[in-house]
Amino acid sequence: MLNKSNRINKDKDFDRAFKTGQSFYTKDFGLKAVDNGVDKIRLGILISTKVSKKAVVRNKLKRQIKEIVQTELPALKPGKDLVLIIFSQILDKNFGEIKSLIISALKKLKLYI
RNA sequence: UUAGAGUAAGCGGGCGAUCGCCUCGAAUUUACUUCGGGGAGGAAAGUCCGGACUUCGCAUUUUGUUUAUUUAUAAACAAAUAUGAUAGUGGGUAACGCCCACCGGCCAUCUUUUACGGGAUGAGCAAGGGAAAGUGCCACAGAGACCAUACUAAUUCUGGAAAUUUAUUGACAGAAUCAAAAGUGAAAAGUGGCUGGAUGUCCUUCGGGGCUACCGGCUUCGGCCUUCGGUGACGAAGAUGCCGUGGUAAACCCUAUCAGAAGCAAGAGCAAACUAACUCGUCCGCCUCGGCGGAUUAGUUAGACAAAGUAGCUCGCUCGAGCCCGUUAGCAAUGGUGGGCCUAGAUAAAUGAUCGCUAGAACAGAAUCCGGCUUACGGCUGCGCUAAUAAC
RNA sequence: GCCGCGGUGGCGGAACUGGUAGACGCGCUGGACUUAAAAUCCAGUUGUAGCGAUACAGUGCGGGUUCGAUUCCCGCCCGCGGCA
Repeated sequence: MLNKSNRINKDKDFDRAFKTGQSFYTKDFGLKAVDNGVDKIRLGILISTKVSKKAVVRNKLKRQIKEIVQTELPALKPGKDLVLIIFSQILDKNFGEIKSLIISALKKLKLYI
């Protein structure tokens, strides 16, 4: 899991990522990336109740995605805020499929060193 | 032994490998290093009730009492009023619409009676105050849905205006007949049953028997009454003197009891505190008496500033109507008492991710904290019940 | 965390104080007009079974009150919206 300093926890940071960030969308999720002025990668995840009404399902998805980013963290460029927006299509995918999709999205935005 | 329905007393995966998160404590080289402890539920859910806690208010008008003084205001208390909720009785509780026990009702089984009915059992059901305070509603059908037998016609009788031929016609009014209360309807005005006389009618083996207008007698049920038992709901017995009142209050309503409002984004503290606009309060001045101008406090919105202008940081925040074991009062819910224990505290929100073995593993994720209710739930255990089979 | 509103044929939307559920519009089906179509007009249309008469089910779901429930009461499910 991610350390506290690797999370986005301010409404303003989310707004900035939405307004000025680079985008990459698939039918499973969307990814926003923006410079944050800090020497860290920070992650925020959005899952609405429209994805699933069960809190258990939403929490599990968040934990799995955090785990994926955690393992990729040493290979990424520091100083970026990442925001992931999850859509309901992702419920059909297993852990391995989600992992490869997110890694390819990170490569598209050229976030690797 | 197997299966089933039920109840809810207990449980709600385990082991291993790799990589991580939150929090508390200790150590050091003060590094987001190392070591050690702890880390979701029986429903954490729905938000349907009830409390604790916090802030605001003492709300509305009227009445009464007390206190204070500036003698018409302020404060406190009580009653009435409005709105909402609850509804057999007693108990439990911080409180409840919850829980326990009991009472009455319904249902099932057994039993008893000529019959209505009575008695027993149930780990069966159940929102169960008042319909002889009042109002409303009861479709269709029906005379009538609560002033019971309407309205119209016909016939008869009685009274009788008026007309004339003075004993006839009879407007009009009243009563009866028609008219059986069958039938209609969810419901029909006297509550169910037994029985005597009597009328009519049918059957008859001529002994009698069936049905029945009407007039009684006894009894059941319910109400008024008396006595006894029970804290009480109520029960039992007596007295036969009087009475028989449709349903619906999950229609208005009446009666009794209870309730101030908002919610941890409650609320408290800390740092910073510049400008503009608006709103409310207070003070000063002017006056056309209602506004204008100025100052100040609080709040809201927008902008500026390394950051924040607020969902910032700290507290509230987890020791509590707490859990476990024993003992004691009580039918029980539950209470008293002795000993032991400390058992999540996050905040874009930790309590895990991936893989392997096991057995295929449900419903589901704390957010101030508790007590209930309701709903979801694969499997295992406990308990009594029902059915089948086997043995004795 | 707190608080409202709604759910009726294929679709929108009625049904007033409980009394024959589905008015009205759109759509759909069949027919007329046309060489053919559109437009227009006529008829039908909740579902299932049936040639039909008719029967059964039916207002999100499950109970209850009542002679009788779309309507009243209780508990759930789903959808939409608001406040801090």
